[in-house]
Amino acid sequence: ITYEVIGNNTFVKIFGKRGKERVKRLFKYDPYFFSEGEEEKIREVKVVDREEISVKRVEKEILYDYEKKELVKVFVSKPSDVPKIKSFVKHNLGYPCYEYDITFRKRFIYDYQVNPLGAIEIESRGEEVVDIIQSFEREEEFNVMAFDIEVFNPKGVPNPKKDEIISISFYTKIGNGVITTKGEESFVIKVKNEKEMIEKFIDLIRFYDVDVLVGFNSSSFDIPYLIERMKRNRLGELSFVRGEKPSKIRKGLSTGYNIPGIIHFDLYPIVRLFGGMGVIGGVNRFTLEEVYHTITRKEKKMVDRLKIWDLWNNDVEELLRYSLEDSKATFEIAEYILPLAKELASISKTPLGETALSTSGQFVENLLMFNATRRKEIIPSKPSFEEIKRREMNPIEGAFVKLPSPGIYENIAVLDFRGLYPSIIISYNIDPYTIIYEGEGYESPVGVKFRKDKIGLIPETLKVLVETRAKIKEELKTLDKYSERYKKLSARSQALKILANSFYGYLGYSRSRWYNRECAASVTALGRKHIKEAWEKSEEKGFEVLYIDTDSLFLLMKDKSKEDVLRFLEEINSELPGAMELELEGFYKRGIFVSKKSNSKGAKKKYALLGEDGSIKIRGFELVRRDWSRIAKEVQRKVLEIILEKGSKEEAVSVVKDYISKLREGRVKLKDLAIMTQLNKPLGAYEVISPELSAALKLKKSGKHVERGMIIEYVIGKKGKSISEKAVPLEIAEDYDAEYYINNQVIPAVMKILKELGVEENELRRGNMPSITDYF
DNA sequence: GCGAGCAGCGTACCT
DNA sequence: ACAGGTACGCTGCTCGCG
Repeated sequence: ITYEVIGNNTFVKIFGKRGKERVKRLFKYDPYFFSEGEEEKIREVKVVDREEISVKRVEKEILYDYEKKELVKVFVSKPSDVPKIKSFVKHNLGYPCYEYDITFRKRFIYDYQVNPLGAIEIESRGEEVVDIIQSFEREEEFNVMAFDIEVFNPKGVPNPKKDEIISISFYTKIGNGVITTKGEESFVIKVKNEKEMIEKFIDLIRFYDVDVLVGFNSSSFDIPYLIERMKRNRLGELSFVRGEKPSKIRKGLSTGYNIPGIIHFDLYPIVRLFGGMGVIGGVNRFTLEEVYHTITRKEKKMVDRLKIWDLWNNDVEELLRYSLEDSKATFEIAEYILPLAKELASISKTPLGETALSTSGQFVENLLMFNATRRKEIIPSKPSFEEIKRREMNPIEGAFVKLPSPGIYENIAVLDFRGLYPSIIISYNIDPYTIIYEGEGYESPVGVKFRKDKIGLIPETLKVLVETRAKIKEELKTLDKYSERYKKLSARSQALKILANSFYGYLGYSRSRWYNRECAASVTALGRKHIKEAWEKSEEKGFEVLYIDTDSLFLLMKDKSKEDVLRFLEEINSELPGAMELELEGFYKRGIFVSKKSNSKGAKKKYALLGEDGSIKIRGFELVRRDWSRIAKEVQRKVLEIILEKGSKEEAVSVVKDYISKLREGRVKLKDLAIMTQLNKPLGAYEVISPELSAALKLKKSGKHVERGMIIEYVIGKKGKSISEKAVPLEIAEDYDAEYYINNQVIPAVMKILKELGVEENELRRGNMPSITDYF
């Protein structure tokens, strides 16, 4: 969906498919915003801005926020007139204005309640739409093509104005290949030159009837490169609808591309988003190879980008094979990501191509705008820069965390509130427009009251998400795990969970339209109240509460049975408000809490539990952090396992000594010593030279491209005084400083645990005498 | 000139 | 570019000591 201005009218342009044919339809639709004030005065507004802009027409409309409002709906000729007319009405007439900052395409989606991923039925005459009849779920599968281009870059960083594309690989369910000018392999589609290559690629997109074209980092590289090369080759526009051009879409920091007729979907940004949310388990770096391995558990070799031109000249077969593998890997990642992305798009009413570039806040916002429109509720405006800063300066008190006592414990029951914040928002009807100052209402500990007589937009939206998910979970239990329906529904369930869990954050998010300090503070205050009450009740029942974080309680069972725990749960649940529920997370045989490094008090957010099935759940320890070396993490894991499973202090000490010896003897691979750290700022913006920054600067000096957001892998080497001086990027590291790894990595990581068993540091440091078997 | 102690920066984790 | 709560390594400063 996009739009076009023709003369004095704006048309929504809908791109779609009829059979295999890509079609477009135009639908005349006037942009508008709302204002309070006198209709007559608003109707006459004119603004001179190069040309004269005037109000097209006005209508009366009733909308609601915390009260009923009679508003003037102000129509204009084109979307860009909205801010200009609004500015005049607001500043010169002094009337409050609403909904002037909603992009035109979204305006259309909300007004017609269109699911942008669905199918719509329209009535049309030729290309012109007369009426939008209805929107419904689209059943057919998308045809997906993954692609990857290789470019000639003897100078390192390729320049799209000069350096030609040397191959384009593609991969679909039913066919794949590499379009290029040399090479004899069976998968090679040979062409004469770059121009033919691109033409062939575009033909193949048509041939395979591609709906979704996926790439990895294609918004930043492949697509703009392709567009520039098409220009150089005088190949016209990258488009699958006659007369249409590709367009840039700006979303926050990233730029994407709309290609008319097909959906361009860049996997890279959404992989980063999902990676951050833990949807893609334990991904450390967001390279194609790493993501592919995390998702499929399959290995994929990486081509050094600097060697592409060398391979092109000397081993073209190898290069083309890699290129095809890149497309195949991209395709497989898409098979994993797209089902979830489609559900997120569909539920939140976000166009799929945009979904790739969206953040969780935008999904929530889109869904709320969609539902607000249906409820005839005024959509709040985006906050000004000053307002954002004010909000950021004034953070909201968050969750409660109980200080644990360090030690090893037996028989632990873990309880948690299912969806704590969503259930609080629903149960207490928390919404900016349900706040009341008198009368009966739900009260929060921060003295805010919410009405009981009418459900708010946010609680209503959330309730639908939560209830739909509950139903889906019921159906999932009855389905075959390998069926298509199961896969679809489990993706939907995951999307519903992601969305529901983002609502509280959105209420307290400084750039949110629905930001409300009272609401956000009420949610966390109620969370603290309920968890503390559960704590008190646990103690009244005779449980010792070891630890609490936000919504979970760790109970020491002592002489109590599992039945006692379950009975206690039933009792506590009978007293909780409707949507809230305390659940059993699990029983654990043994658990360990450690002390902080700085003092002997317990460390929060750091523990390990041994499950009844022998599985170990580890939180917060160095071994779950990417900024610790693999060697330190490996020893820590082994020590934890030995302590939890066997309780053998001697064995643990011996394992540590083995590792220390290995380190001293220089027998550890550099890869196992690498520390990964992300650089979140541009290199020049740092105040102090940290090891990762120092390593990044060395990497840059060696000719590699370094930019913000990159995850740097470095090793502490022998040369230099400070740690920063010693830090060398893994790519060019040659040696390592064994004493650093012993004293700053391995020993601190294991002492954390061994201290609880009374082990002294000196017991470890000597290392084991090398045994005779180590020499063979 | 040196080391100890500490604040602040920065990252990555937990819920 | 959803929130706040938390641990902790490293840098680079101050300060006391001789």
